[in-house]
Amino acid sequence: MTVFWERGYEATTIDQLVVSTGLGRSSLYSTFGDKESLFLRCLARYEETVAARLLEALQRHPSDALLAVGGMFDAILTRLRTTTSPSGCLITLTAAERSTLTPAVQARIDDLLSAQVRAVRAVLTASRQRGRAPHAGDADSLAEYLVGTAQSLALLHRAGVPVAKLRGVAATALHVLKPLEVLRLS
Amino acid sequence: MTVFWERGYEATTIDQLVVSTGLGRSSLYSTFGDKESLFLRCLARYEETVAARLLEALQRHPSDALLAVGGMFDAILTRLRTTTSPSGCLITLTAAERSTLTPAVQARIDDLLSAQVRAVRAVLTASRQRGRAPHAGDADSLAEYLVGTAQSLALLHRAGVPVAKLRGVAATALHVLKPLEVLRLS
DNA sequence: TCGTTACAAGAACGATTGTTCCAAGATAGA
DNA sequence: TCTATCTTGGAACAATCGTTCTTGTAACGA
Repeated sequence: MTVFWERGYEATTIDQLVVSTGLGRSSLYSTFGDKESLFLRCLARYEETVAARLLEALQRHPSDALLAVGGMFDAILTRLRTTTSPSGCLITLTAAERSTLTPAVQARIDDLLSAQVRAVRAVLTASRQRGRAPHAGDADSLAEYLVGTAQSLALLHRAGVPVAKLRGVAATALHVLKPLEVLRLS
Repeated sequence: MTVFWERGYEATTIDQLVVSTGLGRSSLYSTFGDKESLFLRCLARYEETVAARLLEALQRHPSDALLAVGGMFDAILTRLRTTTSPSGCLITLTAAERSTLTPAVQARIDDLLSAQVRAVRAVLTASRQRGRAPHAGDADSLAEYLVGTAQSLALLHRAGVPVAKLRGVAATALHVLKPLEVLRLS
């Protein structure tokens, strides 16, 4: 998963997977099937571990969209700061090479992305129902905007922008979620 | 350039370039050199044509950051709507595969990205000096945020989000540039 | 018409791709 | 200890990668 995450699907060779797993070629194939099947299992693992942590942080404040999404952005930034995992986001990276992917992988990526949007939108509508948030725009656009911002954080990081600067980017993006009273005071 | 734009650098083969250009293999090599040199020339052409149009739209309203960036987002969306060019953005797409690129190409992509950030920041500071904009945050974070948003527009489009929805995303992102008086009225 | 130059097309190269095969070794239960 | 099952490492496969070479042909000045 780390190798795919670092280099992308196309650029990852079986040899690199053999070296990094320490397995033999035939063991890799007999255990995980071909490259595509292995990649799909890596996507599943990424969803269960990395993406799940983000969703967790998001749903920690179900009543306040600003706190929830802010927590998710924080989780993203702390992960980007660790040097143990590759930079960027596996889902975003794979979405960028969408046109060269198998239809099965394309569909999987679409699912992962739309699941993120759905989760963010759920938090937005829940927060709106509990009174607070007078944030502008419909929940759909807002959710896609926030997921897009998360993707751009990962992409900018991959392009070399340091995490310290990304913190400012995330804070700027969150302004659209702030109630007007708070904005007037700042 | 279109083939690289559609499939990315790694996934593009010489054969596809031969077919799409209508040239022979040896003609390609004698005229443009190897794959990397050809790609660098494609990046230059992309900068002169596609990216230049965006910068043009950006600098059309030097005194009003909201109008300027809004115009740039509009230019991005109208380009994404055309089916003659591939989806997404060549620079963003290449930045995603950064880790597998030659140092020379990496440096070129870094240049292109930082040039975008610099252009946006210049508009922001100019607009701020002329009175208007009380937008929050420092100009650096704001510029990186806006360029990141532009990238996420291209990326979301590549992931299948229709342009109609992206219009809402862009409008949402622009909220951070609106003066507080306008926000209070909306 | 000639000799030179420039350029096209396609064959061919070694290297690398994803995948399979095969033989040797480890493991487990009885 | 014996046998059956599983797993391993590495050779080998066809296909494809980026690149180069050779050959034929068109263009051009004298």
